[in-house]
Amino acid sequence: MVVDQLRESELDRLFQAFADPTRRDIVRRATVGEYTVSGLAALYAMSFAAVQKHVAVLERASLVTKEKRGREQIVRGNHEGLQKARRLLDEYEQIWRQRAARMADILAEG
Amino acid sequence: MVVDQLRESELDRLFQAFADPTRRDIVRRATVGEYTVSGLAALYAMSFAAVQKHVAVLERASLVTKEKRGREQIVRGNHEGLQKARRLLDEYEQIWRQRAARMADILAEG
DNA sequence: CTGATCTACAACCATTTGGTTGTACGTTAG
DNA sequence: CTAACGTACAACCAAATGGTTGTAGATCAG
Repeated sequence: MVVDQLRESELDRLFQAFADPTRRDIVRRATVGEYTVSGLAALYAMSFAAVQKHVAVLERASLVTKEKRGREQIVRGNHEGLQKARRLLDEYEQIWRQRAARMADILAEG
Repeated sequence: MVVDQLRESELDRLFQAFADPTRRDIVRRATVGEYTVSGLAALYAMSFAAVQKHVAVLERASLVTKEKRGREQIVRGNHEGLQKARRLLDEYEQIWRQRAARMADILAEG
């Protein structure tokens, strides 16, 4: 069927990005405020490079953006990725509602 | 901090489960109708065992349920997992709205 | 009863993931 | 200018992931 190959891998990256507690925390924080990469790194019990990788994963998933400011890199939440993830889950919710509606129909005519 | 360790790994499993196109497709189909494991397996260009594993991942994430019927196993969509995933993304959306509200406040008093 | 079917699960393999350390390079502070 | 800082990236490693084949136990059909 090959249903929208591009969107599929985009969704893979999105949900993969959400599937890690450190990354979810980074998204939260970077949405509330502004953080440098090392500012974020200071928050977790892992190396700077590990956090840097997490940020890179989030950036590829459009869940954060990075903006260079002098020698620092400012990390901010990016609404775009979140919206896309929510849109998919909304589709699934819609499928559930249609299913419920069909059940109701069957009961009504039965 | 150890914020709700249980829920965290539950969310890991949930989003990890969504991070694969075959699994997303299985959830869709199993929500619309009923499928046996081999009925699902027939739909994809991979082995029965591979599909079986995907179903197991979805089951652990509460995105589908399995019910034994004779020698068959009926796979159905499970609303529970979807709801939990949606609830998390709604939290994140809420954070965005709060952020937007704060921005508006700053502009208003400025 | 016997053979085909459906499922489960183990063992294996290649690739990806999530972490590490080390090196290099631009930028800022003193 | 020089030292410290912030970042990027490569190389490496262990564990997890996504796939395979093969074996075995239930259950159903003829």
